[in-house]
Amino acid sequence: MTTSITREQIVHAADDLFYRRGFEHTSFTDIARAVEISKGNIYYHFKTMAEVLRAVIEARLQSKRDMLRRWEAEEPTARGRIERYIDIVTVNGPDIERYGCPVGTLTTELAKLAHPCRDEAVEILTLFRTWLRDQFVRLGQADDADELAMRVLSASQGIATLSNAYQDRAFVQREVADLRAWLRTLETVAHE
Amino acid sequence: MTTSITREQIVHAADDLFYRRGFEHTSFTDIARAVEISKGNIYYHFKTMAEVLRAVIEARLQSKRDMLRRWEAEEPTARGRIERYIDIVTVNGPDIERYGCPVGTLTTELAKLAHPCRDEAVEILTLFRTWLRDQFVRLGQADDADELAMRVLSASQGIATLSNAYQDRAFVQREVADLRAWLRTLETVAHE
DNA sequence: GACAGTCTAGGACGTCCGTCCTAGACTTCG
DNA sequence: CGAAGTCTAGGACGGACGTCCTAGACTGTC
Repeated sequence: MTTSITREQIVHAADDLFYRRGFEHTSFTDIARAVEISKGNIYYHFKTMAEVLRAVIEARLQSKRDMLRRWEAEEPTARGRIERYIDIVTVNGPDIERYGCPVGTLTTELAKLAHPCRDEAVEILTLFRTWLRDQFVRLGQADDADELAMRVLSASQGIATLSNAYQDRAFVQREVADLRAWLRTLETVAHE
Repeated sequence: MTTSITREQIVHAADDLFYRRGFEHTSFTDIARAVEISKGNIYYHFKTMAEVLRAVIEARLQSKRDMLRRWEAEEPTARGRIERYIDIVTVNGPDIERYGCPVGTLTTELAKLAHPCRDEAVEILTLFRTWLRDQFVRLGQADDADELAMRVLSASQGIATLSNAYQDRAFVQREVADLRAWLRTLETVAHE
């Protein structure tokens, strides 16, 4: 794996533009301008736009894996870790209000385009899904772990979509609080 | 308001294409081919692509208003009406699996594009929001009506997003059942 | 200093886009 | 019949796109 600085800058700029403006609305020229290099330079590192996208997805996967590992180091309890995930919508609130969830919006866009990289984009969602599932197992919910993980994913996606539509912080706060309360309810039941 | 047949066909085809392929991925040529007319013909009815989009949003608003009115005629109870909304994700299951929620995906896409019509697209969501709010008021939940409406909207958007990502019918069924159960809980509380 | 390998700039290419123009066909009605 | 208004086809236009090519600058090694 090459670790050219230019290559990394391209991926970083593309990542940002795909998120803020959407994959389809981002051109080679846009990326070149963001990195302040020539279009031909990008072509040296990536033969096609799909290759750039693949590299961006790979980078996102890696960054999310690192984040989850960090959370596991910082949060001793499974509940604390799940709460970390739930809190994303408030921690990244301003970005989500403007551009939506980076994971959800990309997979939705690629689905409509029937893009070859669609499944790779879904992998990012699956990364969170399996991680959340593990946490629920540790919470003593082995039987329903995947169902509960999907519930959390689903709730987050819904909150992100409406946050993006209405920019209503009170709504996000309320939903996050309710999700946390629901999580505590689960734990109580498990201890019985 | 003109009611030209050609105009209506253009709006209908554009509506379909915007949903299935996305607004940005749909060109004048695509629409012309779908209706089997010339590109210049479209221009006679709509001066710009934004005008087509505006007409599509207007048509969707009208069609949703009609749908809600139909529901009110068919369902005598507020709970039945809300359940009708919740059931959308199963009734339109196949489409949502492939293309996502028509309302959510459009508003998200227009938000990224910072498109002038973004607010008009959000209006469709608001139509459901206020309608749901009214139903919750009738359910005896006047104090929390808007919060509950947002909860239902949020849940639906989340389910639609994950249904689109994983094409998992069992997940959708389960979430719908849980939402219905939650709704009954609300009613019981209200009657106490 | 010569050379090979790596990286970069700049622009050519064919294609498709949104928009706009023009010429003509069709309808309506005096 | 003929004139006015409505609708349609087809293509011109300037620009932006993804892709690709070429020439040269840079770096390290002998």
